[in-house]
Formats: sequence, C-alpha cells, structure tokens
Amino acid sequence: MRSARSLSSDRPIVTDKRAAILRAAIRVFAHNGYFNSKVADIASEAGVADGTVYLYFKSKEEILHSIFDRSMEEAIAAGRKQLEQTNDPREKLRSIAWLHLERLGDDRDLAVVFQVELRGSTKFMEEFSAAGFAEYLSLIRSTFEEGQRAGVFRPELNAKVVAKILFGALDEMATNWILSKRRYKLAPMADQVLDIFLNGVSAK
Amino acid sequence: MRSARSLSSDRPIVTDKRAAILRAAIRVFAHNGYFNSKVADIASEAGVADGTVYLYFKSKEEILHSIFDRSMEEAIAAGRKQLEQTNDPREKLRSIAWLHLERLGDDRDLAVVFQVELRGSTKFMEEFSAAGFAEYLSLIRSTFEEGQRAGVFRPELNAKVVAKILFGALDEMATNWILSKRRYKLAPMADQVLDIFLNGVSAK
DNA sequence: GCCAACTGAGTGACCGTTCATTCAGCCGGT
DNA sequence: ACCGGCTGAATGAACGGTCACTCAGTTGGC
Repeated sequence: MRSARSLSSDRPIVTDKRAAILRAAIRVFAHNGYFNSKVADIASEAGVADGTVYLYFKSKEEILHSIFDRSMEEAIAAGRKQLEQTNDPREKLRSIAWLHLERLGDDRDLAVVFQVELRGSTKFMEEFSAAGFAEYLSLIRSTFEEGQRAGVFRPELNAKVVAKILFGALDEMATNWILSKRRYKLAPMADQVLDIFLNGVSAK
Repeated sequence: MRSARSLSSDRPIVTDKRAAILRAAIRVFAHNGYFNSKVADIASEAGVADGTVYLYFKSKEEILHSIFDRSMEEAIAAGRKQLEQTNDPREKLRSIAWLHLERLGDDRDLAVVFQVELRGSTKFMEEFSAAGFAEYLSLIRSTFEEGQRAGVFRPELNAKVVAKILFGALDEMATNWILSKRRYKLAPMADQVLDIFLNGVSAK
C-alpha cells in the first residue's frame, strides 16, 4: 500500500512523536514534578527510546517550555475569539474566567503543570511571565478598561491591580481544585468569583 | 566568659547555628531555587561546614520544611493577635490582609521562597497545604462567617470560596511584586484589594 | 584528658546527554 | 520482480559531571 500518510507530508511521523513526547511529559511532570522527573521516564511513557527525545527537543528544559508555549498560545487564541462574541464588558470577563477554569478543569495533568511545576523557580517564572502570561493579564486589563470607559465599572480603580485580583482569585480556585481530593467541577467556580468581583468593581 | 547565652539553655549554641543555617537557606533558595541550591552553598553562606548542616537538619528537604513551619507559625500567631484588636469583621480582614503583605514585603527572600519555591512540587504543596496553610485559610473563613452572622456580609456567599478569593488576590499581589523590577511597597496594595473585595461581599 | 561540636574530603548513586550501531523502507538498475 | 546499496530515524548502553550525605578526624572549652 502507499505510504500510511499519503497527504500532508513534509514531516511524516515527526509530528506524532513530538506530540506523544509532549503528552507524556505533561503526565510525568504532573505526577513527579519537573525536577524529579527523569528524561527516561518521559521516553518510556511516550513509548520511545531515551535518545529519541533529543531528536525532538534540545533539552529537558525545552520540553517544559514547549508545553507552556503551546498551551498558552492556544489559551490566548481561544480567549480572543470568545471576546468577539459579545460587547458587554461584564460578559467578556465572564467568558475569560469561564474559559480559564474550563481549560484547566478539562485536563488535570496540564493543570498541575501550570499551577505547580511552572512556578517552581524564579527563572521559569520570569521567562514565562515575560512571555504569554503578561499578555494574558493585559487581556483582562484592557477588557476592564473598556468597561470603565463605558461607565460600567468604577472609574477610579487601577485596571492593572484589578486584573491581578481577578487573575489571582481564579488562579487560587485552580490550585485548590488540584490539591483537593474531592472531585468537583472547576469551571462553575468562575461564577462565584465573578459574582463577588463584578459586585465589587461595578459602578452603582 | 560565661556562655554567651546564660539563660534559656537546653540547646546551647544550637539555636544560633540553626537559625543561621535557616537564614542562609532562605537566601540561597531565593536566589537559585530549591533544586538548584547545593547544601554546600547553604553551609558556606551560613559560615559552617557542610557536615554541620546535618547536625541540625536531617536532610535538605527538612530545611525547606523548617522554613515553612517556622514562618507559618509566626504568621498565624501574629494574625490571631491582630484579630483581638477589633471586633469589626471588616477591620479584621483588613488586618489579616495588611499583615500578610507586610510580612512578605519586609523580606523579599522569604517572599520568594514562599511564593515560588514552596510551590515547586505537588508533594510540597500537599504537605504544606495540610499543615499551616489550611489553618490560615480557615482563619480568613471564620472571620468572614463571623461577619455574615453579624449581618455585615452577604449571607448567601460560600465562606470557603470567599476565603480563597481573598487569599488568591493577595497571593497574586505578592507574586507580582516579586517578579516586578520596579520597587513599590507591597503592603499598601492590601487596601486596593480590600476596597474591591469588601465592596463585593458586603451586604448593602 | 574528655567530650561535644564541628569539619570537609570522600563516596556512591543518580541522571541528562551523547553517539556508535541497528534496521525498515526506498530507490534505481537489471 | 528482484536485489544490493543507501538513508536517516530510532535505539539504549555508556559516559561524565554533579551533589546529598557520611564519617574519621580535629578542635577547644572545661
């Protein structure tokens, strides 16, 4: 028979393996922590040899970066898309919050990597702060400012601080959810957070 | 001369060296991250030999635990004391928040360890969650419940969630402060957080 | 002298990374 | 249809550096 993947050539099995290694890494990092995870563990979880990992990634650290980059990219793209669905700033913030928690709630392993492993060193924090994270915060901020201009939110509030507050609250929901044994749905917590938050920032 | 510390015996020089090693560890962990810090670095920062560290701590991990335990103990004690100063639940929460940020803002290295290093693995997270952290959260929660009973706060809110929101917001202020190059005072941020928070949770 | 506190060189395990080797599949010649 | 040669993806054993921890020995106060 003709080659298994007839269309979409250029890098045949490559993409599959790369993705497999990333998935495996997320699982392994989530279970053992980044520093306690061996490259050999990732390889075996992915069903490839140790050396193969280095055909796709320069180093163990690059794997972690790739996880972050890819996920953050997706998250921001999804966020921007949601924002086009409505003009009401309050609903926009609700979308962001809901999406944020849905994303993490759908993939516990990824959530652990994001909430725990990616914070394990100032080095990572600074790098990933510089990268997509700042962009994410400013997505929240500019939505809030939009609402201020529209007279929906209290004009005297500092939008940067407000964005951090909302983010911090959502972040804590996610972290707590990970650590809790009880299984509850994460995403609906967004509404409880927003209830208080919107009540706190809305112009009366 | 008679021993430098005449009273309070039971572990003579012990306390001095132990404290010195802990201080050194906080500094070293804050600068390099827990996993990149060598026990030898801590020892030399503390001005003792490698082996001496093991006279006071069972392992490198125990050092991190001790940092957490001691700091958390102090923080909670200070918190409880503050709470006796007033009866107004709103003021109580303000005290807690202010104290929280003051404590971290006064010691950047300790703040880094708390905001970054202690979160670097689910293992630590779970342990230290079980320990003082849960107690801290419930300090916030019960203060809030008190306010609910007094009719100051909206009665329909889930106190547990509310506590997480306040904590999360403060936590994010602290993390952001660490990562920012600009030097601003951390503690006053408490008022901005509380403005929004109290406005959001107060019964009208 | 004695003992507790302290020292720091040594050790053994561990693990990220490398690279010589294998081998499945393709190609071009017959 | 067959085959010999070639390619490069994949392998996994081995390497080399790093550190947490140990312990035989030293120090200094009494």
